Amino acid sequence: MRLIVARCSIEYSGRLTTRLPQGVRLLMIKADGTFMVWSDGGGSSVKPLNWMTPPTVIEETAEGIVVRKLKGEERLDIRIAEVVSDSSHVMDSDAGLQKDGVEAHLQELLADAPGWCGEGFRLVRREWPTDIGPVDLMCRDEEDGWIAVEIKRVGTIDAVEQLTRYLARIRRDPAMAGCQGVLAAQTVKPQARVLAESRGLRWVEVDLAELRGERVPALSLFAA
Amino acid sequence: MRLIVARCSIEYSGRLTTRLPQGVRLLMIKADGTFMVWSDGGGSSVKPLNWMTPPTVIEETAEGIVVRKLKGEERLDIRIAEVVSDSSHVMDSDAGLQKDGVEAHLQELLADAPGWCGEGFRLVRREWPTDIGPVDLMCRDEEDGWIAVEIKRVGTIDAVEQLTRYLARIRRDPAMAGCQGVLAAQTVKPQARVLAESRGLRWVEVDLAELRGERVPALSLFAA
DNA sequence: ACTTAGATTTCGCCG
DNA sequence: CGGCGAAGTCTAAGT
Repeated sequence: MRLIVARCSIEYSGRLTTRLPQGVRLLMIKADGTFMVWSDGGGSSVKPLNWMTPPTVIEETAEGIVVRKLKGEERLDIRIAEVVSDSSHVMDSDAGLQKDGVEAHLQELLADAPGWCGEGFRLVRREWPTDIGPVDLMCRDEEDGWIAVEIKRVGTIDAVEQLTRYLARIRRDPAMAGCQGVLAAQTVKPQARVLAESRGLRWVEVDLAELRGERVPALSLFAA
Repeated sequence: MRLIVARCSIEYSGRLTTRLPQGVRLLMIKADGTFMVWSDGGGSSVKPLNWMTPPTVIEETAEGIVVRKLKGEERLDIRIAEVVSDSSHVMDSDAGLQKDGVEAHLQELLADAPGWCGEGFRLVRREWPTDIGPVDLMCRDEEDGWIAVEIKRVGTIDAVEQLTRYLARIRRDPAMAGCQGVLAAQTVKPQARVLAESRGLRWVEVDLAELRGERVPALSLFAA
């Protein structure tokens, strides 16, 4: 990885156009061809001011650096007035970062304790297939009614749309014409609540800490 | 901005948990308290392996660095085995990057010249409120009929869905039961065209250069 | 190759 | 401060 600190002005043209007046900034060039421009603060804290993703063609001239997309019109022009620092380092490439706690994990936990999605729910199967994709959980309630559960970390309008599409498919089967829908998420946005309710869908907010640390109240109740 | 190249292992716990084995990586600390961890390639090219956004508390110990969120549980633990490089640079903070060509501009231009959305359209207001969010433009046509306009840079199926939802809400008002819908975008995807037409919605492609008056108008409006 | 959906999405606007 | 939608979203997975 190469790190250049330089006083420079920058122009980008491609999907849109941007312009930065002269100033001291960090130019970061990764071994894979990723190019990024950073400043020390401002609005966007974790996003580069400018960037280009591989595959790139990086040309260095006397005036500065030109970064181009291998195929396409995109172009990043860095005009360098003064180089403050320029260094390269060999470092590891870290193919995959191990993550734990994303939506898949939420699905696992709810599959183990479907009671959080609704009183007395029992799991029939995870990833219940439909012809437009799998529903996260298929359950049955206390009266043996079918319940399709869509799981999200954040429940938005899109999630309601998705659940609606699944239900329309599932209900084509006469045996499941009465299938109900539940949106389960760590947080359900107000507009998603309104839309879900207007479509006769239920929604429930589930707490990850409770799911991990505690027993399902309904189960504990019956066990006691 | 401080740049540290070091052999280190990293653990993050907060919204999820991640773990990185020992390896040489770049630690980037911005003046505003943003902390980022970078490696030299791999999957995510323009996103850090780990990061924490301000406000942060950064502690340096003999073993490494601990970054904590000022308020909350999040924690980033960097255990440093060897420091390869450690430097600081003063650079500009670049409050706001000037951008040109995003959706907001398209909306401004169409608000000033709603005729691009349909023959004889007059603007009633921008950001017309509904209980599931605001419609970009509300217009009236030559016969005083209501027209809801959804503006996108790229018109996709989702945009048609969005417009459909808005219309359903708007039409609940008897006075606006006849409200029509138009999707206006720089490009409208083929599938979005089909879906829009099947729902009795109109769509129109608008050219940014033409809107700015840099080109001769060549209006093409399609009805379902 | 193309489409779909997740993301510690991030970021900006507006209430 | 929270809700909401755009983003040069990016990225990974499935078809």
